[in-house]
Amino acid sequence: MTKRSTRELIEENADALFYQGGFEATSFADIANAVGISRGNFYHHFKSKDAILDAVITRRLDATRAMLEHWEADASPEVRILAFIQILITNRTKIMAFGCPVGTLNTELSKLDHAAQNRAAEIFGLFRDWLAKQFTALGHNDDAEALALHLLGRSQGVAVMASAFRDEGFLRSEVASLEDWLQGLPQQLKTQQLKTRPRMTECS
Amino acid sequence: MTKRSTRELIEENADALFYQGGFEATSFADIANAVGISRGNFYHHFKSKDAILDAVITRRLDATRAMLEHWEADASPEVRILAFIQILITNRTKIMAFGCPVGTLNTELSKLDHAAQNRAAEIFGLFRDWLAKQFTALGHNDDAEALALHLLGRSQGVAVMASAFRDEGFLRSEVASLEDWLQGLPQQLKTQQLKTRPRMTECS
DNA sequence: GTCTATAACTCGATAGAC
DNA sequence: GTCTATCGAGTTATAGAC
Repeated sequence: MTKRSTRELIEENADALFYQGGFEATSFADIANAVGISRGNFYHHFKSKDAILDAVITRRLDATRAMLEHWEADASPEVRILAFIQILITNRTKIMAFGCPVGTLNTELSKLDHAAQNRAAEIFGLFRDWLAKQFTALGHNDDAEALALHLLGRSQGVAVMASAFRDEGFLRSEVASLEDWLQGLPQQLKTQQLKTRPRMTECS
Repeated sequence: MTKRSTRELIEENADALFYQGGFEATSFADIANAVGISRGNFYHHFKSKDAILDAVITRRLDATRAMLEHWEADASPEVRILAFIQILITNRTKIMAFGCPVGTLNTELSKLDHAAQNRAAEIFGLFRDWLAKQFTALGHNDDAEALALHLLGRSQGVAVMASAFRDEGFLRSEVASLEDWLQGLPQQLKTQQLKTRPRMTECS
């Protein structure tokens, strides 16, 4: 295992703590304690708390880009969109405890009227654009972005309600509902697409 | 207009400030300043910040009960459910700025691991039970609660995304989508002979 | 020179005594 | 209703360790 730098350790722990406890409620002492360094030390790495937030958002943007790029290897747009929906299942335990990391950070920064809220919304923007690309590939030329935003909103609603009620049954039934919705969408260019784009084999 | 007591003024202002700025980020000084009283005077009415939170949640529970009871005067279950959906439009400005007051409070209290989170979730519970009652009146005997939770989740998702992107167009199109969804539901009350299992359909 | 630890400062918060 | 205590937050300064 490669040895992580102190800066990386700070970013990792701050990322997790901001998610689990919120940005405002997480103190320097909390992060320092989690990393195992002294409080004064990380002013050598970050000049302010906002600088740490900025690094955490950058980190999440990068992680999101990497995940979306990884999903591009999936065979069809449907499978790629299903991969997105499935993260609700994969992360269900954390979602029921802390909500969605993207949605809850945006919500908190909105209330704080924080300048970084626009950058945090850009994480949503990555998902929106990527999903819109998939819906376009399914032939939804006119409403690809609307469908992307709709799906994003649906998943956000699932996260909020599942964490409020700690209800895994609701989460799973809503995921099933989303999968039905995707299957029921008119897929206008599917035949044409099968001609022009040969189906790829599954890759690991 | 009746003269409000100091306690009522504190509750009103705390309610608004908790919504706009969040519970954690709102200080006693903020509330005292908004009410126009001294900080020390607080302890005559509320012995701790948690006590104010408790009073605010009680206040919101009462306000929600009153609103739901008021909607009961509407002619049909469909109209009542539409009244619920319409609050997204009515409160759109505040929702785009601060999100949904119920959802954001639950989200924050979840992260803080606050004891009052269960009481806050009870506000959702009021909406869930009331909506389920309306869906039952529409003949959805088996899945009334599932439909209620689905609608609650949809509206929460709208609030999160609309506040993240400050996008009123998205909010309005999702409201239209919700209204279409409601109209497209099998409404067995009008026939009332058959007891087929209704399906959760989705259109956008 | 880079990294880290100790300590002190400032400010605003909750809390409570008078 | 004022006034003060106490605590913890973010931050800075400085000095030691690698």
